[in-house]
Amino acid sequence: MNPHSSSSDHITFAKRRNSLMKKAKDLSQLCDAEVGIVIFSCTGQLYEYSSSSMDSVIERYNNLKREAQPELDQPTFDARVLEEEIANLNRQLQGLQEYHRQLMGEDLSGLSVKDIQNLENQLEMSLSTIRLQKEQIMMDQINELHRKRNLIHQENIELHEKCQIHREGSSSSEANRFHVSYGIDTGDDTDIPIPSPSRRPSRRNRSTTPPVTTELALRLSRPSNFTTLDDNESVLPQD
Amino acid sequence: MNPHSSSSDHITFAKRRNSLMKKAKDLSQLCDAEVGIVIFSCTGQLYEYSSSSMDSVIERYNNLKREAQPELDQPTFDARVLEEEIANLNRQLQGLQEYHRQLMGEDLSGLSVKDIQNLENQLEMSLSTIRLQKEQIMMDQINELHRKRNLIHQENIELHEKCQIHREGSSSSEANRFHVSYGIDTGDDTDIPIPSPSRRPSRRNRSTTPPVTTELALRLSRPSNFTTLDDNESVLPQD
DNA sequence: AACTATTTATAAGA
DNA sequence: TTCTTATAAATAGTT
Repeated sequence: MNPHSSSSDHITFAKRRNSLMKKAKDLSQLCDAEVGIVIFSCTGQLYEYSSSSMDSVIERYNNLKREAQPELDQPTFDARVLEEEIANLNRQLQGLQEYHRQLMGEDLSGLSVKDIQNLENQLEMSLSTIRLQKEQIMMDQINELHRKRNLIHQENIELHEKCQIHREGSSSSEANRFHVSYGIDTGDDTDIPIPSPSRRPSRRNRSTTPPVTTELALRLSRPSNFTTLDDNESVLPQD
Repeated sequence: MNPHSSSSDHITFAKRRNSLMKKAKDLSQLCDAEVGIVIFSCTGQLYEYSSSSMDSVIERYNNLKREAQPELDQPTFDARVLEEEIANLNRQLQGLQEYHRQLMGEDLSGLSVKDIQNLENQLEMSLSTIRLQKEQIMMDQINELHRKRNLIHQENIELHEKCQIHREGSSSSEANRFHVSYGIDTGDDTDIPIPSPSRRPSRRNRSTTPPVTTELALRLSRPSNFTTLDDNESVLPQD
């Protein structure tokens, strides 16, 4: 609270400061004026007085000064930069949206046959790319499922043999139950080939696979009594 | 220059104002303080005093106030609004660009089979829409060309008849030459029908076809002998 | 503006 | 710090 080397200096400062503010208050009241005073002491301490609020005084001051100098900084430099950026982004966005609409076949009025042909070619290329990738993913899933099925089938066989050995000394019903349940799941038994789509790889699911039927097929294909495998991403209907 | 009703009021204001500024000057000089005073008279007239410059005082004041209240108006309200708009546009743009990339089959890594299937369906629909519109345009052009050809052919016939009339009095070779030249152009002669495929009679009026047609309609409506169209990407299994 | 009677501000000391 | 006080300055009314 005593930032000065000499306390008398500080006292002087405080006295003069107070009287200055008192006089400012008098002025604003007696003469109906709006007054703002800002004082920074030599130590950087802020003292202020305002007959209304300092913000209103400063804003009023800035408004007057601004309309005195008509040009410049009306919409701050920053704001102008930002506005330009916005305009740029809008241009990009509109261009992309228009192209997108054209790709969707929605707004072809301004295009020549050649342009439309280009769009068509682009779409065909995209379609074939996407179909290839989709197939790849599905094939991976199929292979993975077959791998798992073979593993389990192997396990089943081993269990079956074990139970046959045990059967001599006990009931055989348990082992049979096991075998039957897995047998239902796999459909056929020993040989389980990985399917190699030979004839029309790209047509298998194409025509009638709306998303809904996919889920249906998924649910149907999931073995309900088998908890260690999760087939959430499986797509293939097991026929 | 005398805005007050009473001049004594104005004089009082002036005296007090001057002494206020004098005291402010004293304060700043004696106590090494930075002082700024802004006074608006009741008539709106601005008077100011600053030991340095009013801008520096106001800026110093704002800096202090700002770091006292950490949040708010750091980047002016306008600027914040603009920045938010920019962020929004960027989000939109990125989203659209990503979707676009996916439509082009470029960035499918994060997608499920179901998503990819949706993309494929979207592309197929776009493709069929675009093909329909392209066909329509080409058909229109063909029809227009046929119309013109018929017109010219009609003209040709009339010229031919005229020349036959004239032939009695003069050589007929010129008229024949005319006729032959047009005959080569049209290929066949008198009857030049506008091609109306018998199997799809509504074809001419399909300019108002809804953008999305069913796959069945697409297959039925697509002319098989239309060499610029290829059916490799046909949506339906053909067997 | 300038003058003046009165009030207020100021600096130094208690 | 606050109070006192002598002195300087400011103020309102007047010319």
